[in-house]
Amino acid sequence: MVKITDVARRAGVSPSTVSYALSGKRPISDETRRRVQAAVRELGYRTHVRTRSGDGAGSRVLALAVPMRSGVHVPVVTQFAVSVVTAARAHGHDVLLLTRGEGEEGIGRIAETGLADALVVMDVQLQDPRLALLRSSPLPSVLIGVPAEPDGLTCVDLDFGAAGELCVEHLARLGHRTVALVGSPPEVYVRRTAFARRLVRGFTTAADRHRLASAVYPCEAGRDAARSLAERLLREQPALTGVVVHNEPLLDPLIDAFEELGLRIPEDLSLTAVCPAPVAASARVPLTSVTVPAAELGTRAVHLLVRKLSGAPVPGVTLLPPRLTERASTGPRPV
Amino acid sequence: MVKITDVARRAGVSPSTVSYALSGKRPISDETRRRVQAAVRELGYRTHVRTRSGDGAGSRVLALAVPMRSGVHVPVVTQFAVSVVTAARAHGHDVLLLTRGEGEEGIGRIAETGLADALVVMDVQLQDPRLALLRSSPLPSVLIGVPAEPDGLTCVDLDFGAAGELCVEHLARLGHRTVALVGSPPEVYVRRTAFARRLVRGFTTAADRHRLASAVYPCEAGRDAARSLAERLLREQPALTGVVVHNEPLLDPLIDAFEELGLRIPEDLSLTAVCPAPVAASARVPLTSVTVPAAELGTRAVHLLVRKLSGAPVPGVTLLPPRLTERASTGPRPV
DNA sequence: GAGGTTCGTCGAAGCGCTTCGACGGGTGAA
DNA sequence: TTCACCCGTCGAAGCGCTTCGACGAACCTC
Repeated sequence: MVKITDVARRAGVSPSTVSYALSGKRPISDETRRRVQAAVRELGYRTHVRTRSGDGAGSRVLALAVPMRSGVHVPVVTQFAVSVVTAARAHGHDVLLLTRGEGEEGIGRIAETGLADALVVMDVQLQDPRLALLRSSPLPSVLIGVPAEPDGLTCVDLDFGAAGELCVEHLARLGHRTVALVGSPPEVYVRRTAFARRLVRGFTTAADRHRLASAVYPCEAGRDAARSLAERLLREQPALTGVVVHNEPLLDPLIDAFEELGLRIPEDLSLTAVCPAPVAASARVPLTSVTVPAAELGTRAVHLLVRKLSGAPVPGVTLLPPRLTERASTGPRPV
Repeated sequence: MVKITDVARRAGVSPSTVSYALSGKRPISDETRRRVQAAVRELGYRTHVRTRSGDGAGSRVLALAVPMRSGVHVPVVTQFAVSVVTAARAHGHDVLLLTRGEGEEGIGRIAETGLADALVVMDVQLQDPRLALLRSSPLPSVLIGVPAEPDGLTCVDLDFGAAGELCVEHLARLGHRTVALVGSPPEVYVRRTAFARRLVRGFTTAADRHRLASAVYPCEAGRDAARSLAERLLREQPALTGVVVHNEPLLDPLIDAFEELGLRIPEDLSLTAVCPAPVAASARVPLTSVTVPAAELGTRAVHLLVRKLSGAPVPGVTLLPPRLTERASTGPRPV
């Protein structure tokens, strides 16, 4: 291991000078700085973790808490994770992965152990048991998702309420009078997952405002679930012509199920999804959708965290406005 | 932060005694040890990273290198990652995520920086540029995947060669005479990804041994690719009745494509997949498959790494024997 | 019961780095 | 020309922990 004293010797200065030359915390002459940098390069010097979490710099590690609960769609979560890692690397940070069970224990461990110097929290619930810990901990954190009481926290998310409304408005504009929301699996709502709940609220609000008949159907993923849900929808909502789906793995199976039941999309039934753009674009029928900007959310979370680390003020809640992209799955209400 | 001196004061001993009581590196009287442990518990003491990577213990962090290249199937990779994290936690380790681009740079950084004290490497290519680094680095590592020259490395993987053979043998036993392998996207082979290449070799070897007509078709994921591949197969291999698919995201689209072209599965065409069990079981038609035991591989990799860290000898290459599970997608050759 | 072992504990040094306080030598002002 | 000041550098202390060497107190053995 090459240490700071090696660099110092090579550059012909003292270790402290090397430290200052590298951190810029005190003025160093150009000449000296150049020599130090050269020595660093030649020796391949890197500051060792054990010391860099000393007093000044942090450990340059972000922790990412991804609960991986049942009912979360893995590819979407992974997109978030990858974008967080990429953004973190761009800021010179590594990413420590915290998964299931670690919700609370893990956060405590990270905080006290100094392993990471900041935290990104995903899959936030409206009343999240982790919040108390986050509020009281000195560890800066950013949530992807907005809990019921976000005071004192920093959160980023798509404005899922507005997203729900946007879907309904799109359908209303096309003349649909009866709409349904096909949601995430029931356990997601039972856990009071923030974004899922907000979407439902937005959907219902907009439907009421436009005086549409509406209903909400949580649903498991999978072909069988899709088939029986489709049948149930037709039975319980005979006038149904517009459906909003907020359940990525269910999209294709549901399309299949509707078509097997003799409904053409969009001639007989309009479908709007809330999901990442690639998912919508590559579905069996390209889906009109409100994009969940997973990559952008991950990146933003990291940016906010880096700003927090540098002591800059950050907004409490950042909600990205939803954007609806029309594709082939929606059309006017059949006559 | 509660430090060792706090514990020492509380327990009425010196810091060094606390250290020894905790590490067991010197005999400590039961009485003293008990007092120390009580103090630790009451104060919630945890040894700080900055120091625990000192000389004795490692940093208790494993790095996981997941390249996330194009053509890798995200859910499968994620399954590996999650199982690695879970297993690592069970051994008291955290997991640092290294993704794209970091192949080499990242490994170097980890090694020199002391951030992690061991490394799990995924998506191994036959001639992997990272291997030199791994061989020369003092950082213990385990590869998930087996390169062309595994000497001096520790590797775990499914025996993909045997898996390819097993699929062919199953089809041969059912009487099929012409078989095709639908593989991963072309770039995966161009990169000389180890498992993909091995599967092809096993497939071809077994087909030759059984005197079956055989062909290999790399294929992109997606509906359009599936459709045109299906058409091309029927055109180029009119006698085709058995297909092995090694491309998770292509499974459902390919089933659809075949059926749209009027082929029933398994009456007209038998399909065998090589993929994780849940993927095979939840496909549109439950697929006869050789299971890729993602979770087990992740767990094994961590076990091996932990043993390496403790200085125990470990086997060089561990290949798990493939197991074929029959489901609804294979049947006797149509007459 | 004197000399030799353990055993259990402590103090101090050291890990690689940052940072505080100090100091020497220019430079500018008077 | 002198004094003040600031710039650039250095030495030393300190971070929280581990570990080496030492030391007193029991405990044996002949």
